[in-house]
Amino acid sequence: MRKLSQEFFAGNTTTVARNLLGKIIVLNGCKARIVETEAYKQDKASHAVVKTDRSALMYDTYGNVYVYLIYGMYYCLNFTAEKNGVGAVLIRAAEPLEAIEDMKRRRGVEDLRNLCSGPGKLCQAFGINKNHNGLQLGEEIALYDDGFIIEDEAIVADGRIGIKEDAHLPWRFFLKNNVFVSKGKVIK
DNA sequence: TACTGGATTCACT
DNA sequence: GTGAATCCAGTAA
Repeated sequence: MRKLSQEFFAGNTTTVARNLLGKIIVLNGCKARIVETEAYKQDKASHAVVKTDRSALMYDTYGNVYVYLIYGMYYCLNFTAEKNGVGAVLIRAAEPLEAIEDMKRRRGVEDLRNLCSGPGKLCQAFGINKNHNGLQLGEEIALYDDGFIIEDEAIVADGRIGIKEDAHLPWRFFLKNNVFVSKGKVIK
């Protein structure tokens, strides 16, 4: 398994988001494969639209962990991107691989499909909080490429990228036989 | 200093 | 399908 370096995040945010699919994230002894990401560039929907104390990470770094609290209840895990620009990639969903019992305990659920099938869920399963904000890759958190090939990916909304297995199923995406189903939208 | 609303999730109907 | 939970960054004054 090859460990990803900071340079992995140096390029275009959308490209980084796509390349992150299938990669393995290791944190707090937990391991999972990323199956859905979302690219945030310097646009209206992004914190990066203006430089503030919070969004400064997206301006000043690439390959760093960017964690923030949403709705006062849930954390979202991002990685900053673009060496010569501004952006971040939100990790929206992952397939649990190791320390699944720990994830179940933190989440308070048994269903494997319900452990990491959302940005807030993923952070809860991994025990991610704002203390992880600003971490550099390789400190407590690491990403790996184990050679897994994405054969069928799809862009389902602006910058939102996942792995499509069956066009008749609603997203959220799934990998191999582990289904991550979400409400809403059908991919065609 | 006060107010507003959000890159979500879950329970309930 | 709908609404509540929850808190803090950003903004306006």
